[in-house]
Amino acid sequence: MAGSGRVYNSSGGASSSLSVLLQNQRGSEPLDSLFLSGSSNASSTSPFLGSTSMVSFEDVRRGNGLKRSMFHQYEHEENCDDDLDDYFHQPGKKRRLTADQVQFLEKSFDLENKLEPERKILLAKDLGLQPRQVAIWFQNRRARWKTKQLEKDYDVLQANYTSLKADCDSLSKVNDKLKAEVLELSDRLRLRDKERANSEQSDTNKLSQEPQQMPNSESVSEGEVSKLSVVACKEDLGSVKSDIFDSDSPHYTDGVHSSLLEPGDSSYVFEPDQSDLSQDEEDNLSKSLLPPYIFPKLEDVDYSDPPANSCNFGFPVEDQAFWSWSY
DNA sequence: TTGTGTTTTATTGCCTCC
DNA sequence: GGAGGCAATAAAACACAA
Repeated sequence: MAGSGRVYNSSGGASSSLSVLLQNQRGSEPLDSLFLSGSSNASSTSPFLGSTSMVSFEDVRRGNGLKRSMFHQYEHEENCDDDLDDYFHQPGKKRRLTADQVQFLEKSFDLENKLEPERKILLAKDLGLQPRQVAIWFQNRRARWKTKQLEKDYDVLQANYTSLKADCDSLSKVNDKLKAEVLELSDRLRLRDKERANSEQSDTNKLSQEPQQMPNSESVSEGEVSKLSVVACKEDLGSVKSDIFDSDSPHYTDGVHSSLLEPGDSSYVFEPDQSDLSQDEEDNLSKSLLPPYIFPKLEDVDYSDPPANSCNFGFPVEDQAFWSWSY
């Protein structure tokens, strides 16, 4: 029986014979008989020669009087490649590998997709192929593997992109909603500014017209005015503090921050009518709570010159010490 | 049967490594 | 400089619908 040489086993070594392996797979059928079965179309039934091999194994045997299998032929001489070249190298013709050959090559490829020279020779001998054919098969197989790998990577990337895009769209909607809210609040602030300015103007006019009616008005120092303003301001801020700025208050998280985080919530929108914030407090609230990227138009509002009775008393609006007051 | 698209085998040219 | 790998490509083999 031919094919008594070494062969790769499943662990990649050269410890078992491919012919023995195939005999086991085919019920101990001798390989020679497989090559010879069907004399009219021997090549089509050969386990290791393609159905359209340019030279059938029977042709090989008839032409050279060989009584040995391809494996045996390989075992006998080192320069057998030259003879095989004579048989197989016919320009313009290609032979397809048999299913068995491909299966064996696939298994070998699964073990190691690179082909070291020794393994190439052994595989070539065991499969009855030229070493170059084995090398070419591995090369093409690596190319196919790479293509598939790229397709897999592409699928993964596309899935990630789809997921990220959904997140982005969702965040974009939230952002748009917040922007609209900021614009609305800005408009309200502007309106309140005007109303207060008008009110102050009328108060000033009243005072200038009836100075004698103010009891002890001359004795009120600037400091006392400031104190009065602070009291008024504290009263103004009282509700604001408890509703918004007291971080211990549940309203802080439930009413403001959580609403920013949960735009779908019914409490999401600010209630402008219940706001008792003074101008500066609202300014600072706007500037400190709202990130710049959703508050692009604040520069359009003139906050640099707050009303005289505002509670910052000349402190810069940005002065965070303003918020450190104890109420 | 034939035209056409796909798969497989093989070649070529370039590049890298030893 | 030779060997081997890879990308691009050619071409044979194959599958399949019309």
